[in-house]
Amino acid sequence: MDRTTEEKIYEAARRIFILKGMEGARMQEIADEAGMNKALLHYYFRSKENLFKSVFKDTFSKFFVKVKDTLSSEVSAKEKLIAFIDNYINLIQANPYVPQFIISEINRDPKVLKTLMFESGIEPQKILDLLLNGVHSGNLSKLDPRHIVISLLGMLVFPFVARPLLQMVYFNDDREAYDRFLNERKEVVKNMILKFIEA
Amino acid sequence: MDRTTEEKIYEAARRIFILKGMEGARMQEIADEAGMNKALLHYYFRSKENLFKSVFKDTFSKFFVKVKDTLSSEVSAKEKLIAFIDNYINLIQANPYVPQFIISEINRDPKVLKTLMFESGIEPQKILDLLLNGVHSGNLSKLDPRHIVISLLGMLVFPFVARPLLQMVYFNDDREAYDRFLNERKEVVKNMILKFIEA
DNA sequence: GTCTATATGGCGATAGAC
DNA sequence: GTCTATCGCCATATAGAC
Repeated sequence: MDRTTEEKIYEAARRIFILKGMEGARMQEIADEAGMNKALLHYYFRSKENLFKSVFKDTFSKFFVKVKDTLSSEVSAKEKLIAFIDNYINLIQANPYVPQFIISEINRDPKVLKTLMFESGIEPQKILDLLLNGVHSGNLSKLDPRHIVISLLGMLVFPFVARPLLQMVYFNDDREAYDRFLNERKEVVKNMILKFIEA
Repeated sequence: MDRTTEEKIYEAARRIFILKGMEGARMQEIADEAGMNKALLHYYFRSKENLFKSVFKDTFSKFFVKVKDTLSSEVSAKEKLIAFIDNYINLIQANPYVPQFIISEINRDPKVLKTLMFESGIEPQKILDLLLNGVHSGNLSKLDPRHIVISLLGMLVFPFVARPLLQMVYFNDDREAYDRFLNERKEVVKNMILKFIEA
């Protein structure tokens, strides 16, 4: 609890921005969440835009770095794929609003994304390589590997970003039932992807 | 070109809201787009909230109705599935910002979604039934059909909502290359789903 | 019905005391 | 560094002339 004021502001801002986005968040709301006065946010971060970019940059980078970390171990391609799916769903479950946050903001202001890609050392091509190198099957050799990765990401991310709709429509708005469904998904997605790759 | 003033406002609002969302859109911007004065928007729709709900309701309903229409023909389950994938991608390509619009708004204000589901005659359970009835394979009989449908939707929707990121990262920000990729996806997704269902 | 002008409120940002 | 008070702007909304 001996966090500095700046850290308290940052963490409060992170929570609010991730929930409501740049346009939906209010500086007053962030100040309340941080338990202090609005003026202090400007003292430490000068502007809302600044504070937001700081949060977005970090959130975006950490999310990708964690994804990459799940891939660096020296195991077979198939094991890597299985580990990736488990870890990715776990990561989203621990940060369920982050995917929607990222997707909203890259659509709202793609420029931020462009500067961010050059500044940070993220190499998404590496993720694709790490994930699929060594997975040589009849299907894969014919197919653009980007289709596999994007299908996989879609299957994993969509149930989280469309949750309010899907939970209401297919689960009678039962939160717990939907949580169970999300846990089942690890095995289901593994099955689908492996079945396709090994066929 | 003999549309009424109300129609002009509605169509302008639709374009702006779908691009920028409820919070990002400005009444002045909508008035400019409609080629008239800001006060008229309030004369016809009373408030921004009202105008937005009108647009969202329609957009949401029409999107679902069109999806359902692709399923009503009397063909085999497998053909239905294939037709669904083709038509769904075509529908999104013709309305590329609609999925992100819907996803953003259901996360911003899930209440609107709830009232909407009761008012409109949308029966999403029917979509699931229509889509998968008659598809009985070893896999499917064991598996919650919701996993299939949500995987399918994720594979189809994700490339559109995450486009700015994916296009930059995997396609050197080449618009045309990404468009070609989206067209290829019809066959790829068909393959993946059928392979899984028939296995 | 359509416009100009204006009211009203909220939000980001700053000034200045302590 | 932290607070209170306030500025200035911009967005929604309304009043009122035509």
